[in-house]
Amino acid sequence: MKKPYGFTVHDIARLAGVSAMTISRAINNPEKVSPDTLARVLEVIKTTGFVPNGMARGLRSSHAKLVAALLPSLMSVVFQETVQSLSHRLQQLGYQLMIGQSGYDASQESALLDALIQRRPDGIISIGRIRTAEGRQRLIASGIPVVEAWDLPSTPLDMLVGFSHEQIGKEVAEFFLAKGYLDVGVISASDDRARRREHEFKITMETRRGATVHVVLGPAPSTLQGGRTGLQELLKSRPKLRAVFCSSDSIAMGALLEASVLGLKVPEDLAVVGLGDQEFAANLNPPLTTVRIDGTRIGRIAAELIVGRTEGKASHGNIVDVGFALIERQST
Amino acid sequence: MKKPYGFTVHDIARLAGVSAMTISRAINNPEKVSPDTLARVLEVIKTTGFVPNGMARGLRSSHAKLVAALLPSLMSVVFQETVQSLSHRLQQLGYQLMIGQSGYDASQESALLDALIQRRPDGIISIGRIRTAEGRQRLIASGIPVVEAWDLPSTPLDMLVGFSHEQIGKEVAEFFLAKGYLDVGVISASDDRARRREHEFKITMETRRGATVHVVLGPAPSTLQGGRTGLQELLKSRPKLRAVFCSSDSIAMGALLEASVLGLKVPEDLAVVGLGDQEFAANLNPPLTTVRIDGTRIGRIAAELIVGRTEGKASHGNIVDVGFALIERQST
DNA sequence: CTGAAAGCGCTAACAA
DNA sequence: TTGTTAGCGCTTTCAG
Repeated sequence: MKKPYGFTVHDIARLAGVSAMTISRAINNPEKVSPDTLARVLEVIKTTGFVPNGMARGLRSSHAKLVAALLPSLMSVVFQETVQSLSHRLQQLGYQLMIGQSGYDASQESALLDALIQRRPDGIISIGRIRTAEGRQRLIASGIPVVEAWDLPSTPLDMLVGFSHEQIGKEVAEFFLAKGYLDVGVISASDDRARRREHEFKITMETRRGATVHVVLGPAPSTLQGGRTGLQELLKSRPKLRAVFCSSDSIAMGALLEASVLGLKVPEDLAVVGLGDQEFAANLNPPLTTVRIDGTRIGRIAAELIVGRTEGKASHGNIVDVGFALIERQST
Repeated sequence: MKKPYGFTVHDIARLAGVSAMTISRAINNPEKVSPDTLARVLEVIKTTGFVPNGMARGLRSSHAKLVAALLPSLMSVVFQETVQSLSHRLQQLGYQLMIGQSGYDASQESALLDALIQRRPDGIISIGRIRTAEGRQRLIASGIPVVEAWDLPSTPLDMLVGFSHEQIGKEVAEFFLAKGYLDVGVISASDDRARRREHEFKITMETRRGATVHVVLGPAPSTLQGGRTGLQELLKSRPKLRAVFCSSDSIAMGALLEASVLGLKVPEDLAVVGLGDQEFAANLNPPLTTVRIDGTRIGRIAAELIVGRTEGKASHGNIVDVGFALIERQST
């Protein structure tokens, strides 16, 4: 085929009796075209159904109007809100979102990064840190603006929107201590961020004499089933367990369910804390005490950071700590 | 800047002492390059960190290695598995996934479609039907291969991978009838596919004298909260309600929870059926009877249909009915 | 096996 | 306000 993609600006130009440049202007800077030429051009565009070729546009103008997101997996409910809001905000701003899932194979992280970089996106949003040094190196070398989201590393690659996992661990521990819960457990997915929350949680708990922390690890992404078996395991070694900090609301829901099956009263016999404040958290029985993360805000800000950088009108700083909030409900 | 994107094939060519064409060959057809030239070129590529420009490649070769997915929302757990598997399979095949969320505004569906078409993807996967006739028209006109997923319309645009929502409604109704449940309800999200299941369910139930079906609608995407309030409403008008068919597992979980709060025994007092067979369904208490949809398979096949079409080696037919399975557990 | 020329479709830069 | 020229970075095509 000569024209694999239907109409080009030249076809439209011919049909409208103007030059190709005028078509480009009519689309991108309509105010620079006289009203009647504009009307004529738009008419032709409409009748032909012409849609300009974004690859050619991107190639010429070094502006792909495309943003890439790199995330562990589309399966985790915790990131869902962030990705949805990211995609939504980008669409509003006239950008498209491209997805890369890194969860399967850390060794292929760098190949995945290359696949994304190849597209010359206007920005790359990494949910969670890039794990390999090689990958981080590659990202920096590409010169593409980067936003790291869902974390607050001390040496960011570039821009950042997240919160401190260590701080969460600390605050939940302090909350347990204030309640007088000393024999406590953690059911944690074995991902890096959950481990860091758990670590700080443990350290803080153990400042108090007599406090003991037992930890069980499940696979990521976390599941309801993980919460059920996690609680069983925990109770096996600590039958007097008084409270449990779960690394996600799904796990917490599983723990709640298992407690009910075992005849344990929540919070009288066992207190449960989740993480995420997903929709269902407030609607469980009892309503779940959890750490609220504003994923919607993270996604929105990540989008705005990238677009702000690309279009040269930055509105936020480069580092945004969105914080978190411990929401106390009836499960503690 | 003269070179907004770092190295080009020409830079690499100069450094390796060959022509640009040889760089292109080394990357895309390494077998057509002599072993030692290849080694030299790969060495230079490695030390420079060169990543070819995918926009230029796509422009020249009319082969973007990019697939677009159009879906109502990234928020619904029901599509999560499909999207994750779609993205995963595409990555394996060397393609990237681009996301478009249509859920917010049906009136902007056609603008969103244009944004996707602009990128000249190798295919567009629509989860759920394109709602507007204009949108459907635009898609066809673009000439881009289309896969409609999660449904089985009688007049597909092009390729198809899904299952019959009507058939599901029918089978669940027959299941209820066989169990002798006659006073039954439906808690349904108000999206088109759920409505069609509910419609067929109602028709089939009402072939039996004395069977009554009450329907309550909640917003999409469906939530646990929707299941709780849905069951409350249903019981208000039908206190003797014997069974309920929920349009998602999340809603079913809410119904289960509400039943437990109200002191209703499941399945003795009330039977509950969900849809989706999400991970948690089998782990609820009691384990949930539900309609299993193999989202992973749908995603994988959708990816393969598009890539097969683009690369000219079709492996499936154009229409794939993946079916569904009513999984009976202890909630009925 | 390797290279030179040409052009994919668009827009920046300049000119009229 | 509109048009002309050139070239973004790559790969197709044809020639060696």
